[in-house]
Amino acid sequence: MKALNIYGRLERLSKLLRVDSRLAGTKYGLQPIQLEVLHYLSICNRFSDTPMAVTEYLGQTKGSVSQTINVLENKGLLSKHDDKDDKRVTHLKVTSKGKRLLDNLIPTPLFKKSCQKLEKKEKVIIDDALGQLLETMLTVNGMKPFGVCKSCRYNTKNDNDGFFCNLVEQPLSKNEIQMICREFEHA
Amino acid sequence: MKALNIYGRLERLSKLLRVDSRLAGTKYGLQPIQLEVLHYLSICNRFSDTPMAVTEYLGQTKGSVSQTINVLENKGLLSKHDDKDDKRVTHLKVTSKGKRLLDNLIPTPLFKKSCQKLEKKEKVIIDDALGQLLETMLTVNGMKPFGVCKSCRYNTKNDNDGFFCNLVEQPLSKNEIQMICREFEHA
DNA sequence: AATTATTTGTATCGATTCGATACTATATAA
DNA sequence: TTATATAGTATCGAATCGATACAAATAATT
Repeated sequence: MKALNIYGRLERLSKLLRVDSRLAGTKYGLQPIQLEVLHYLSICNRFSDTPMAVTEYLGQTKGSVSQTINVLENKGLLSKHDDKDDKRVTHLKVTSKGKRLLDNLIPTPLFKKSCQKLEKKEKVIIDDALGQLLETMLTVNGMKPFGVCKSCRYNTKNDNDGFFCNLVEQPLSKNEIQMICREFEHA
Repeated sequence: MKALNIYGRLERLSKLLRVDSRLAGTKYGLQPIQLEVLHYLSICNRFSDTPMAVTEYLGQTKGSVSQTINVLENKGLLSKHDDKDDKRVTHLKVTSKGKRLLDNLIPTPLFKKSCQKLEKKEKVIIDDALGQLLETMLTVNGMKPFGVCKSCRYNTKNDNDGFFCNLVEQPLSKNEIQMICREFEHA
């Protein structure tokens, strides 16, 4: 019986978030999915900023994502950059205009206001609960977790102040290990 | 900082739910929004089963809802019934075919499987956390909470085994006080 | 080295979503 | 009676999203 309860609440929260996101985006001529893609690109690392990674993260088809990315590029919110080694892949960087927009819209206004009403303790509990549910759902579904490098098993500390990813075999900065990665695996 | 964390998790959970819902519905030729409407109609009381109530619950426009309802009616998943007193309003009842469909699809397969992996204790914590977040967001947004009659301030216990709603001034059965209502107000 | 298979990304189509607007019919207030 | 509000429908256009087909580059196989 509990499953149906949780499902109902999650369904309702989803709806609220989407309605809020739509409203927030409208002022800037942005659709919810476009906001989500832009948001993802602002929190992923440089190995995960490709159309394919977006596809994996959002669970949509390549075609849809390609379309969305073109819109965002035309609006000047992101820029495309060819990969140096692999000529098939394109990297997507959020422009400063895109970053400013995200600062205003993410989290969405309603959500921001709601979080201010919650106490710090409550927020920690909610965050943990959501984290556990999310991880379970991702695991069951066999989906990639997209965690931050900081807690990834491929990440090791360097001699100096830096870090190193043993998968892509490249050094990572202190900032970079806070970003999410499509290759993330639990430690 | 915590707000952005929670937002990110919720955003991702929403996406998972939607993808799962789309996949589940596809087998029966149903879209996510159609499933949501049908689900709502299966858990609301007889004062809240109108197109307008659906509109309020899902935060969409009347036009969209009207369209969705027509599709569900054509598929034989719900039936329309004129109100006795007010000739403007229509009541929407889920048919037995619709109920069978919901039993199979709600909660969605992925979600059902995930909940089985969680312990009972964990589920209670998650449910509470979601409940608190949801209530906060609804309050801040000035939206109707759509709670169950059981915990509504208009509900009083009868002399016999029944209950009574002091707003619509009608008796309620033991089953009915478990349904959600658009007029719900906290006790 | 040549061939085949896989991967990345784009382009296009059709069914559907969803806000906006205009409209009808009924009910309520002044 | 007249004005106003409410419930619901109909229709339009921009956007979503899965599906399919396609081109180009890379990887794997022979």
